Amino acid sequence: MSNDNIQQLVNRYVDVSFSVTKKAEALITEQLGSKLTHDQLYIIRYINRVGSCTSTALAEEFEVKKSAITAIINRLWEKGFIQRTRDEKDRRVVYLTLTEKGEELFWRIDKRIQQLVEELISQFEPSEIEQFIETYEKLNHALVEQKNKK
Amino acid sequence: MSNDNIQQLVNRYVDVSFSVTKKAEALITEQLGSKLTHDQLYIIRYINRVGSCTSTALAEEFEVKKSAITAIINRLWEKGFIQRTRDEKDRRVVYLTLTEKGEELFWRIDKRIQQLVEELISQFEPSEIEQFIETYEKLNHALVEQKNKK
DNA sequence: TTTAACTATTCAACAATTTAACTATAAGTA
DNA sequence: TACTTATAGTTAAATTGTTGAATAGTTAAA
Repeated sequence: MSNDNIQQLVNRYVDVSFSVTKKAEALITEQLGSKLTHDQLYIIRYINRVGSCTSTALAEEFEVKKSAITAIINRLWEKGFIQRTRDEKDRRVVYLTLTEKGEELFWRIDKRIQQLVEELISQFEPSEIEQFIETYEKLNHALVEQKNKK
Repeated sequence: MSNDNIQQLVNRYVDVSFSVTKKAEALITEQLGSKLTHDQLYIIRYINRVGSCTSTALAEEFEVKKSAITAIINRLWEKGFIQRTRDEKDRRVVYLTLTEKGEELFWRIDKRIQQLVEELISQFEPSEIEQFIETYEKLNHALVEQKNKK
C-alpha cells in the first residue's frame, strides 16, 4: 500500500473516530445530567460488569496510575455510588462495589443509552454492524500484539 | 433486534472503541515525548490540515467552549508551535497558524505514526479496512442526523 | 448613535492525570 | 525471629483540559 493511501486511511480513521466519540459522548451527556462525568460512568460501568474489583485492577484496565483511580473513586464514594470493603485475609486490599444507589443510577443511564443506540442502529444491516465490530476487535487484537512485540 | 442483542452490541462497541483508543494513544505517547499532549497533537493536526483557522472554528470542530481552546493555544504558543495573527479587516478575529517549528514537529510525529499504522494494517485486507471506515463514517453521519433531530 | 451581536480572553472552580513520597500489610530470607 | 523486599492503596503538588461567567474590543443593526 502506498504512503499516500496510508496517510489517507489514517486521516479518515482519526477524524471519524474522534468525531464519533465526541458526538456519542455529547448524546450521553444529557443522560448523565450533572451526576456523573464520562470517566466516572466508564468506571461504574466496569464495576457493574465485574461486580467487585480493586484499584489496581481498575488502573490496569484503564491504563492509568493507581492514584488517578483513587481520585475518581473518592468522588464516586463521596456521592454515595461506591462502597469500599477491606479484605479480611489480606488487609492491604480494598474491594470496590456499587452501592444500591450506584446500581440504580447505572441501570437508569444504561437503559437510556440503549434506547438511543436502538434508534441509531436501526439504520444498519445487522451483518454490517457485526462485520464492523469484528474488524474493530481484530484491530484491538493487532494493537495488543504490537504492544507485546516491544 | 432484541434488547439483549442491542445490549451486547453496545457493550462490545464501547469496550473495543475504548480499548483501541487507549492503546493507540499509548503507542503515540512515545512519539510525542514530553513535547505535546494528545489534545495538543489533535489541535496541531487540525491546523496543519486547514492551514489557518480561528478559535471559534476550533471550538466548533472539537465541540468545546472557546475558553478551553484559548487555554490549549496559549500553551502551544508558549512552546513556540503556534502563531497568532489579527485580521486587519475585522480586528476581532485572530488567525491561528503553525510556526515553522510547529510544522516541523508535526511532520516528524505524523511520519512516525504512519510507520506504526503501516505495520498494523498490513494484517488486513484493503477491502476490509475500506468497509470498516465506511461503516464508521456512516455511523458518524447517523449521529449528526440524530443530533439535528432534537 | 445607541444597541445588539460577535471574537477572543481572563478568571475561578473542578476533574483527570502523573510523579513522588508515604502508610500499612504481607511475604521472603538470613 | 528479625530484617528486607514487595505489594495495595492513599496523599500531595503540579499540569492539563474543561465549563461558566465576566470582560474588552470590534463590528453590525436599529
